[in-house]
Amino acid sequence: MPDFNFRDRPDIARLQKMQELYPDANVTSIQTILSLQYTYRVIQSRYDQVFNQYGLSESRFILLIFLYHADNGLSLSDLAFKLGVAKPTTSKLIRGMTTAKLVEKVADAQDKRGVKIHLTAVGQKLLEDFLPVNFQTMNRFVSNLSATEQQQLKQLLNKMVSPEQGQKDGGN
Amino acid sequence: MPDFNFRDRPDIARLQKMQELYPDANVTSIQTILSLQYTYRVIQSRYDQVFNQYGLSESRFILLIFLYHADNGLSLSDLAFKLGVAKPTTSKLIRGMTTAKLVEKVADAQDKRGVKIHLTAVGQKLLEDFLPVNFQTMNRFVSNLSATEQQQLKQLLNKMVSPEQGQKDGGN
DNA sequence: TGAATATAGTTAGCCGGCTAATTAAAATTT
DNA sequence: AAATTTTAATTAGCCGGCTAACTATATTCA
Repeated sequence: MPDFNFRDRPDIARLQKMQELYPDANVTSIQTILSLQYTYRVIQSRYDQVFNQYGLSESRFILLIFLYHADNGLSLSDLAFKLGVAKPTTSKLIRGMTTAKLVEKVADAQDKRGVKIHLTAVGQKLLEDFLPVNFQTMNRFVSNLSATEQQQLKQLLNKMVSPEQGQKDGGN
Repeated sequence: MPDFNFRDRPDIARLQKMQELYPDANVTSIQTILSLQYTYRVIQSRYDQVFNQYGLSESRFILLIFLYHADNGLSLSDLAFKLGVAKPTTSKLIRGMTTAKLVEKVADAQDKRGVKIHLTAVGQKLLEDFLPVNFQTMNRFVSNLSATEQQQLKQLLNKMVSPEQGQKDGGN
């Protein structure tokens, strides 16, 4: 069970050789981005395997959480917004979860265009069973790092995409 | 042009509240993983936008690099292995790139089952035009971090998934 | 040699992301 | 009130990932 498939992906050695030809090529930048990609993809691949064992995916899991905290169900549009994905993506996601009996669609009485998505008992049970596994999985993923290292990592990751220092101007 | 769609994704506050119910929930672990996901996804989304402007994707780009360094073309199986993806995925990738005139398929004289994929002049030109952009883009992505911070980040990311300290045993 | 097995590539069908186009209903505007 | 515009959701079709199943050809083994 290979952890991840990368065999020759962006290939540091090859790109390093290009540095001579391309003055903007910066080995440190490249290695940083490649490490970000590699580590994320390894972790995400492991995470997906865990989801898979429960008939879940990350999107399904998050959607279940949203529904769990919504007493009267949520519309497809609400869910699309909360998930941060397009409505057609959400439509397909709900279709699959409906087939899997995790959620159900109910016609919206107020708005004949709309539907309300509700958690089924099966979906609720699955979420409740999965949550402890989820947290244990998170702990496992960071088990190579001390608490201090986790803090450092988190801060560096956040700094990397913080708008403060700006893509253009550096207006801090 | 919103940088990324996250609106309510895994939702730190909500998960923190669950900590009381779930003894394994560890805020530091969760935040570390969420930061990894968030930062990767923001960066990848920006990267994809750059690729898009050139009619490329990350997979297409990497495939072009592989072909650029192969004098006699590469088989679909070779490319699938190097990319670390399944053959059907590679088959579809090549189909799209063939339509886009970036590569071409040539029947393999030695093996009637096989094909050799070759770079077209268009594909080679596009790669050569894109490479400087790629390196500038990498530099832009890490521009919030000093060289030292990049080193730290890279080391922490690598440590996070290093097998040394083990998923099970910690055999270091 | 002939049968069995392995390999190369494609297709079909699923997940999950997207945009564009469509339909139906609601909300606005005139 | 009627016409227009917006909104909710779906479908179609693309990208890119997967597995399973299939065809055709090579290879290996008996």
